[in-house]
Amino acid sequence: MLQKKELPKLSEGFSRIMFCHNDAEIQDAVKTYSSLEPFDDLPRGCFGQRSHEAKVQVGIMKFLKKADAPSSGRTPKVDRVQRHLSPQSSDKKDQSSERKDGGLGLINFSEKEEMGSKETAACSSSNDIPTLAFPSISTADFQFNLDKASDIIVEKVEECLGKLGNARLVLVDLSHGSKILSLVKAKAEKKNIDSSKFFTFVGNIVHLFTKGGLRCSVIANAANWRLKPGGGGVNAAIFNAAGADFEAATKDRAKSLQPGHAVVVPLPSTSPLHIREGVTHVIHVLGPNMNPQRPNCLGNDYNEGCKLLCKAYSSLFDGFMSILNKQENIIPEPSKMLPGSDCGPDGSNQNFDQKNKRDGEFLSENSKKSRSSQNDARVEEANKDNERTGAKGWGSWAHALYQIAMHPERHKDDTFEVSEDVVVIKDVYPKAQRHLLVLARTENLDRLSDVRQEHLDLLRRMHAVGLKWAEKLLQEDDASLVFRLGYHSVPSMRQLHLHVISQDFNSPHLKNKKHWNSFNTAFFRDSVDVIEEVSSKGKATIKGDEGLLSMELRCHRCRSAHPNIPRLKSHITNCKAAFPAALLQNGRLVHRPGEVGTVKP
DNA sequence: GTTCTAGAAC
DNA sequence: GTTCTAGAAC
Repeated sequence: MLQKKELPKLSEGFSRIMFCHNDAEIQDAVKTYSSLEPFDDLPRGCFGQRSHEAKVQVGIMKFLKKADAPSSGRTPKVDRVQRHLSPQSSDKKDQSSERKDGGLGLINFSEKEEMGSKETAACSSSNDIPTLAFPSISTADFQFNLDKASDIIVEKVEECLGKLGNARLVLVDLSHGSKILSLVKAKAEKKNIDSSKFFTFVGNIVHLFTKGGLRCSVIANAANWRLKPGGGGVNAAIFNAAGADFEAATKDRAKSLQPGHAVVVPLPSTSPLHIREGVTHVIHVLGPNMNPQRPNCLGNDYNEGCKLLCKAYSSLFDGFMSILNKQENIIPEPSKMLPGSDCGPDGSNQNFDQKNKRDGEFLSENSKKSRSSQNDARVEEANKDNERTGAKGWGSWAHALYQIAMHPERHKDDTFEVSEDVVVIKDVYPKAQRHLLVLARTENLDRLSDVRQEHLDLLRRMHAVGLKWAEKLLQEDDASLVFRLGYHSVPSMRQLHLHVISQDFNSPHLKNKKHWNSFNTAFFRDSVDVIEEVSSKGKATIKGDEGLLSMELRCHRCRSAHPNIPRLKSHITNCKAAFPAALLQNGRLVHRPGEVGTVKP
């Protein structure tokens, strides 16, 4: 058996390397590939046939046991092979024996798993053969039963191999005595699975090429559901090795992952894993969790667990095949997915983007089919509504205001005022003591970015109605209130609506940063400014950058910063500072004389 | 738009 | 330990 030795970097001249593990294999290989000769320009131990003409070349790599560091009592067979093949290589042996192992790292090939015929290298490496290296899913931290898992791996691999063409699958485990590898190996052998298409390999999945000589264009990551770095094992190793660009690329593809699902992430060319290891894609895959100490534990429900693990491998292999078919760009561009979608001029549409990110997961065909029919029906209904009204890209929940605006008679209890062009309602989830909405009743006018010069009269009318109600509330309700009238740059609900909101922001419904910032950053467009902009430029300025909604929390009066919503809310109940000058101009604030502009006692 | 909840932050 | 955030799901 070979001993732990460094593995030299492979020459471009090799497209196939054979690792031999015992005398019989070496003899077989030498017999089969009689023209083999040592390569002068490769580290000692590399033998093979030059690839000037032949498409497939074969080499025998042997790595010498360091003369001064025997780690087992067994004779290093490589000496005999080298003698057998060329005396020249014997001479080189001494030089390389002096070489240190550091730098390239160690891999114990004596424990490399291999399967199938000896003629076909269990671990052949080629830059040409697309290879997916994957760890065993769910069997480490998620404590999935190894016997059941190995059955599933072999079953799913067998299913996939038929569709793979010349591509290969490699099950990788770091541990030399890996039980899952030996189980899978045994079961795959029993099923006569072609060992040139599927084999197991002991090594670090982020160093397969540089330390193992195994070129894998795609590697799978046993991800966590948040698709975040950290944790341990394969996930931490891959995120560490792939660098920040990969983290960003992942975030770009999907925000999270459900058990049984996978998502393909092309590895940025800047990623060290791409440059060093030649990995072009990482497929994140999440399996079922049987560990009670981890989220979403299935208890001992192996019915569900096995289903999910099957689904996970199907999704993973489907993802790999989509790469092979050059269909890895499974998340369509919004414009391609929904031609004519009416995104604002800034191109932003949070609902749409979010939906796309959710749908960006790579689902196996089966799991796509198994989506609940109830959910399908809801989505279908929303799609119909979108189609019917020409309003595409809105979530299924985003049509409520549209329904009220178009059919106020069906919502009599909720409406304050109905006229030909507007409807006034109370916001169902008011973010302040008084919070009304003035809805436009115009069709195909869903948001501020739809507004043009032709809507100026409507905008003025909406403003006048909003102002009327603010004044009414000041007069009849609470004279100390201060109102602000305006639009969200990118609304969450369709149908243009003007917010009339008191500036106390004293409401249990104001719960998060997005709520606060949507009314207290440039995301909120004052009605007076919108009218002025549409009048002068033909359209309103949209400040829909995501950044605005996640900005630090600042008091809208004194501009002090606060670490979280509870602290901010506690502050604003007491802050009596004058409003910032910008708000005091152009009638942006509506109030009784003397209520704003000065610091109160 | 809200609700739910894992896990980060404290 | 509790509080709070942020992302998915609806």
